[in-house]
Amino acid sequence: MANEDKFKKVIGHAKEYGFIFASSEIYDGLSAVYDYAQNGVELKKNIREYWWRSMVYMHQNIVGIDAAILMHPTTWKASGHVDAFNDPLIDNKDSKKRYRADVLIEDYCEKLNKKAQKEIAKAKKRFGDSFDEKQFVETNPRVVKYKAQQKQILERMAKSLDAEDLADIKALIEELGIADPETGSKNWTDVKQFNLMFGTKLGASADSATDLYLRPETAQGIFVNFLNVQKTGRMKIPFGIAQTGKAFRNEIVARQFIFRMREFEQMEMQFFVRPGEEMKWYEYWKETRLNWHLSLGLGKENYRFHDHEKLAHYANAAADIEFNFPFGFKELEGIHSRTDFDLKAHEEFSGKKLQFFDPELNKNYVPYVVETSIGLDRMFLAVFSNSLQEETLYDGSSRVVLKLPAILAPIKAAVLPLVKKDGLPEIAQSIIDDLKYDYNVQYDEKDAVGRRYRRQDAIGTPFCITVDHQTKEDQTVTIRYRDSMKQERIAISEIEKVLHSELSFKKWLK
RNA sequence: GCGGGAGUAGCUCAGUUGGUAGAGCGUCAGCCUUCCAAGCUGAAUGUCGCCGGUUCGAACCCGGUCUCCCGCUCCA
Repeated sequence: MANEDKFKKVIGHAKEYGFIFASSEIYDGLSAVYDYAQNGVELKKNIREYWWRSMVYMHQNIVGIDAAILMHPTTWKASGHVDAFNDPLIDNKDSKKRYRADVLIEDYCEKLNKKAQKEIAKAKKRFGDSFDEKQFVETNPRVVKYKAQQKQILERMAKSLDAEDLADIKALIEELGIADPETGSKNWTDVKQFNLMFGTKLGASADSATDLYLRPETAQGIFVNFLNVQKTGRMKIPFGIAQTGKAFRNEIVARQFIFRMREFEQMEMQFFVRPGEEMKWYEYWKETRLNWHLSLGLGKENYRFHDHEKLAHYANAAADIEFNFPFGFKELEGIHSRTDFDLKAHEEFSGKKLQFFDPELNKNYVPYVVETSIGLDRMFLAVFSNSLQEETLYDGSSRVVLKLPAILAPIKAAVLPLVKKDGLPEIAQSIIDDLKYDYNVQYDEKDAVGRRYRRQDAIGTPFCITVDHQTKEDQTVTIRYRDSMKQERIAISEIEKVLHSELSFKKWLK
């Protein structure tokens, strides 16, 4: 199947079988916002739980929290989002390309820098060993000029960005004669500011209201609670805090179904470690997180690491776990060594100490942080798209089957009377009544049993339990396995044991 | 924001030079009583994305508008 077709089928299947709907569809939908439907909500919940158990229950030194979406606005100044999430953008009218205005100016300065380096290299060659680079840089008129220009431009840009004087940013671009790097055109639009954080208001009347943001990441809720959790939970370094929850980003372009949404759910764990030990833990979490993915059996070949070369302002090491989505390998999870950037910033902005007293070292310090951050919706898409398969059967017919890992399946078992008379429905119903306390199970009596099997295949139900006439004789049923389509006859009293052996977290997470 | 494509039943789509909508699949009810979808009978479902114009009459022609999809710019 070509990838593009495959992706279309994934989207179509998600809607047809009640996994994902466009948000407010009766009003023509809302771009890049989606609702999880009756089956989707179960799959999503199961992924979340699978993650939570592996992080919180499997580690004695990790606990969870659930912080609010709304946070004190200073949080986002400390985290750097107010500055870093504000992009001044400019369009070229001829090429129709869009650029970040500040990046265009920075690139121009980089050119000046290269020119200066060239002069230095030339001089070095000319003077050989006797060359005094420091003196040359300070005295050579050309180099001095380049450096001064660069400094002047960057200072002016910083000043204008601070003052939100976008007209001056445009003026600067025009004065410098910056052209579209691809086409050379200098026909620019005005500079426009794009804020990637959603704003909202606290307080009913407009004039007394406080400006707030919907959180663009869940991590800050953990950082601001670091000391609360450490003290009340008697946590000792190293320890972690896990959290799942919604985050919001006003992406300029949000596409590719649920891969990039404006409202999305993150599953994050911040692990606090001794300064200097962060690389050890960074490596540990890279491996641990990859193993979690592999435990689901989606295929080792569908994962790869991508180490970041260009690091964000807070990180000293960063890697993505990429997954082979229908549209190629893309980021699924990030593992970042965030240093002490966040806690230090919150110390500075709040005036409160966010330190740990380490009895072994007999001193206080701001811990370093290693973060694992995975998009729940992306994980959903990874599992869902990987599981959707069209099989050709031995007789040449085909079936569409969603081969979800059984532990994640929305419906664990369907209970089906072979026919809807002779007392078979009643027996099936009594089996449902027994299983429903522990498993999400479904009853279906409509249509031929083969057709019911296919319906369950399409939503990924791993087991179908069929009640037939023999059941009345000897209290046995057949259990049919989704992937092999094979059937076995087992006693009704054995059903729970079979399900447990296939669906226990111990089996999957060990 | 720019460029391109598309909006008709739950889904996939048809709809003649303009005469107020159809198929297949699905859904539901019944029959059949069957272990791997597509047997029989019947039924429900649409302001043809929205607004306006032309016309006796618009799903169709014209203008506007909205939304979605793809590409580009952005992306911790």
